[in-house]
Amino acid sequence: MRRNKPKYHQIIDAAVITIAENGYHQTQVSKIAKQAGIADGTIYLYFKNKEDILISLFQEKMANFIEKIKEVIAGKQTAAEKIFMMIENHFRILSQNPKLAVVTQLELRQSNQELRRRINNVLKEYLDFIEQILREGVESGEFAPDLDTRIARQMLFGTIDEIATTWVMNKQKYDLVALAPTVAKLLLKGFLGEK
Amino acid sequence: MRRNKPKYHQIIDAAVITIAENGYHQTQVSKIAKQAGIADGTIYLYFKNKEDILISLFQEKMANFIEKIKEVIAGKQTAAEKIFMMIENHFRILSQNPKLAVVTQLELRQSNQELRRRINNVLKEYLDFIEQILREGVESGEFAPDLDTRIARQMLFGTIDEIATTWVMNKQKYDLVALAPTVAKLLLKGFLGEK
Amino acid sequence: MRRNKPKYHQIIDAAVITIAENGYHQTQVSKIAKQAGIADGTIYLYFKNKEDILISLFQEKMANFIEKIKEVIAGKQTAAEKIFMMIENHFRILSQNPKLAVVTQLELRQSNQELRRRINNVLKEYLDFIEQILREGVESGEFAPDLDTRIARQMLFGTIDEIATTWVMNKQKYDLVALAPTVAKLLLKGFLGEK
Amino acid sequence: MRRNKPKYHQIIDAAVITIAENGYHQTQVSKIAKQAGIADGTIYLYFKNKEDILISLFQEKMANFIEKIKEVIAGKQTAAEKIFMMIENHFRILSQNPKLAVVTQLELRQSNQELRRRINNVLKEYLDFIEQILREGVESGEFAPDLDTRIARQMLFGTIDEIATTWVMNKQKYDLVALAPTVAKLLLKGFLGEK
DNA sequence: GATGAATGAGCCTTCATTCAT
DNA sequence: CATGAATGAAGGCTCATTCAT
Repeated sequence: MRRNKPKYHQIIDAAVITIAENGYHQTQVSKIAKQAGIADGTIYLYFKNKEDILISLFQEKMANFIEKIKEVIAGKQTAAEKIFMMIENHFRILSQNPKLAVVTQLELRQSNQELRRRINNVLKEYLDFIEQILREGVESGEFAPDLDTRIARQMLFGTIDEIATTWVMNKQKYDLVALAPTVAKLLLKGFLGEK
Repeated sequence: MRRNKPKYHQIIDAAVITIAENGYHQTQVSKIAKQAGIADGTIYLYFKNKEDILISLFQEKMANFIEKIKEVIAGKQTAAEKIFMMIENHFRILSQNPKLAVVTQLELRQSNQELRRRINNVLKEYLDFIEQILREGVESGEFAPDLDTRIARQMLFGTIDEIATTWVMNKQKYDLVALAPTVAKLLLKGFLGEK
Repeated sequence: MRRNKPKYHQIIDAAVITIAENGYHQTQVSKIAKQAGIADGTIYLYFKNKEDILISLFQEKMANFIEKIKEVIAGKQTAAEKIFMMIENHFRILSQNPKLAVVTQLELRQSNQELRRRINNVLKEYLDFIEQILREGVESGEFAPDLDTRIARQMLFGTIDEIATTWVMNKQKYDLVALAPTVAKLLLKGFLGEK
Repeated sequence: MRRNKPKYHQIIDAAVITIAENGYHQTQVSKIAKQAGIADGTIYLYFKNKEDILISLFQEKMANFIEKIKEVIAGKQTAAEKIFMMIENHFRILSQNPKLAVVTQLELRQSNQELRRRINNVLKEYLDFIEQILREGVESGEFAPDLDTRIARQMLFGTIDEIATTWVMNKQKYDLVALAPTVAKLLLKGFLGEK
């Protein structure tokens, strides 16, 4: 498996840097190769084509993303706690990887529909995981018994995605992680607030 | 101003149809011209360049969007009512313009960062309008006094945008407008539900 | 029809010159365009792709070839006369178009199998025409009654093609047309000669 | 000399198979290596470059070709018999090596002009041998005293080459060897036939 | 105002060959 | 002897924009 070779990750990391610095449409394969310190042709020993680099990039990073989130959530009891930890760590990972944040929140979305559809497949695991937490919250009686978990999941993901994107578009000037408690509270209690 | 000429809108409508049917990256200027029944060069009598068509498209449609939303909200008293009407009509307008929905929710997002930044400027008026309603809700005591209206606005827009995008990606198979009450309730009361 | 435009033939003629001077594999589309005095992209207004230029080249020239041969043969009575005129004019046309001769006898044969198969389709009309003359010769009693016209046609074409190719490979140093009587006599009477 | 090593012939035979099965332009050095069961780099221990493989292939097979033809001709007395045996065995060897036939009649001709020129040098020995037989036929009084042996040789080779190529292009569907008597008779007596 | 033929810059991918192991 | 990972040059084609008519 080529994925075990160090050059595989070397190329993906070079792609993240190159896309973050130059933008999606200004990222030629030759630029990625240069950033990785290898020849253009070497890319094709590890990836089928340019699109394959981008999908692999997303898969690798998202797998890592989900793994980390699952880790921190593992010890938590309540659904509310899990949701808070998920949001905070979602924001934290993006904050700790500013270039990756630019790539996933802005640049990769400019890809063509086929690539985006494949990216969405990768994303699906994360969305399913979110919905799973919501369902557990309903079952435990912690959340409203009539909660539409599908819509709630779209609200949750739409919210953190929008907030993360706004943060990236504002040059990551403020502390994203610090917003987590506010966001979590809003999602749980709504605009109306405390009972 | 060229905007008064009939061909101006003829080109914009042709762009919506062409982009919806072919996708953003498969939409060449020549295809728009053909759809509009004019020569390629004629496009440049009404628009500075290709990007100008897309921005104008978004501006025209978004202006119309906001105007309609404001109309239906005009008579409403409470912020909760206004928010519900906003969501419902946001969904309704997209439902009534399936091709425009495809263009704004999917295709236009593939544009380059510069174009998206300019689209966001157009969107800003809508976002400001949303935040205005939220602030009124706080001031009237209807919403939580400590509501962070900026974050709440991002939550609201992120939610309806995510739900609309999911609907489009699912080929608009189900009734989007019917989701409005559920969405509004979720935003107001959160996952926890009734007090 | 684009074929009526002067630029269509301008490009084909530029292709003949470029291929003859540089060889098949050293002929880039940009070189043809330069030779034709037009922009690279203009080529694609008249031809689907590079292969299309080469097939069209062959079709145009071969149609012209067959037409000329048929003209000079029209007035001839005996099959022997027709065959002699065919050979002589085949050689004459090649002699009068030295660059075209290089292209058809040497360069175009380096093309890939698909292109060569399509070239053979064009050639088929010429081969059928040859066989037709042979059949007439048999029917009129001029040729041996048991003549296998299919094999005889392959002998005739194989012979003139080999002689023409040898002439081109020898830099067209000698008079090809002058060989026609010898070749015709050989084909009619064989190695054994006069009866 | 590397030619004595078993791997030398192993590579040549792998080249014949690979080219016959994939076509000239689809035959990469790596494919030949794979077919031979060795590493890419090993090829270069036995051959200077890719072209060298193809020329060596042709040389080896052609030497074998000529040797076999000479053997069967050795015992024949008349030039006519020799020519018949040559044609029949030329066809027989091709029939017995269908893949080699594809390679020599079709694929190798797609090579560039330089390679084809070097292949022609190898072919020259065969052509000289043919012309030698023709000269002997003239000297013995068997053939016409004024026979132009150079042209006659081009006729002979052009004919059998065209017939062999047509047979390969028709997927070797019919019996090539069975055509030998007809071809020989045609070459000796021409279209006019019996005296 | 309207046309549409012409322009030409820009990039992903292949594959023969090398060379460190 | 043998390996196979790495190299890097090279080109067909698209399409936004112009401008002579």
